[in-house]
Amino acid sequence: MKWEDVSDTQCSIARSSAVLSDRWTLLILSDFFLGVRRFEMFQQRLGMSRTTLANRLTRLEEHGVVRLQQYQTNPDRYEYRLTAKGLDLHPVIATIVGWGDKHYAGEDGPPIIHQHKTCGADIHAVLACPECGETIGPSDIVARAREDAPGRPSVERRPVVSA
Amino acid sequence: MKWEDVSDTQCSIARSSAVLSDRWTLLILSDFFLGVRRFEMFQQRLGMSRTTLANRLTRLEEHGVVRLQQYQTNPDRYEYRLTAKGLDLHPVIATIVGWGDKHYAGEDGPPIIHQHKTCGADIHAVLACPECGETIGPSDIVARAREDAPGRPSVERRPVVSA
DNA sequence: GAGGTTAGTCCAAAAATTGGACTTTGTCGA
DNA sequence: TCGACAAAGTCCAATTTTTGGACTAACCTC
Repeated sequence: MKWEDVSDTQCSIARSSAVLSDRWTLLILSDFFLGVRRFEMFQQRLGMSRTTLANRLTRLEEHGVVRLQQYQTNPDRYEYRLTAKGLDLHPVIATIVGWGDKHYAGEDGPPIIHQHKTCGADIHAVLACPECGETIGPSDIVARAREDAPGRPSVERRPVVSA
Repeated sequence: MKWEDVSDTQCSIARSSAVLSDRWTLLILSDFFLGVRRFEMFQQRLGMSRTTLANRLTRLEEHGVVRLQQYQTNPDRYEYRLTAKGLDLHPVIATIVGWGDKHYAGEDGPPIIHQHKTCGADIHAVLACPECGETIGPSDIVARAREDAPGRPSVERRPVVSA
């Protein structure tokens, strides 16, 4: 399968991956959530090639994750801002950061600390069911295919957690 | 910056990205959480090249996200299983699927429905603070750098949500 | 008019990905 | 005993992507 075709499937994670899954996009988005908005700042902080950065920002814009907003005239210049759709990615970034904090923090702990504004607790964000409020793990979810994607071999669903 | 060097930083999302951020890894992990364990099954379901699949599985194993487990002898054959560290990625995959469901589901809704086992509700997983139980959005978190990564321009933290 | 700032574009070299054929080890059926 | 089959890869040349650095464009300030 060519990578281009991935985004044509109806699978939610495949379509998301077509936007998010490359070397740099998650890092760019993470910087967005720290308040970064401009090309030069991204480039300096991430150290990535200018070509690829321009391509990624354009792609994020095409997908409606960010939009361009003018911040000066003479000359006209634009910065990138997260859209509502982009802000919806916050849980994704937060859970990835949480995973990294847990498994890759050195002796000194993670370099950035996240605190919950209202209660002050250090956050290691967890998933919760919006209905009953319980926290959710891999075994707490039943995945039910409404229809198998055409041509994709279906999975005989097996326990994910080993005995 | 070469991509290799990204994983050497102490930034949690950078180190996570070094494992997760490429075209296929998130899709592979998603299949793991649906119960897929074997090379041929991944290859058939994802349609990716065998070379890249082998590389990805090896990398996931090197990073301790999956491990090889023998499932037969004569000839010896092994399948891949998520480790505890791999299972910890569940919130990451769940939030990405949730984002895709919200923003890319067609008229018919998402192809796979996720239900909470204990309460039966359809899940659109949300982030919650483990201390106080409140749900968390981008503005509810204070990010505080303990130290700025050496050589990385620091961000003057600006509001992420536009006025 | 020289030098600075910001947001890119352009290019050739290097690295990663692709599709398909091939390998290995051992089954099973005729 | 021979041929076909299965699973989990490896190998290779062609294609695609990424990289680093130089360059451009528009306007400012000194």
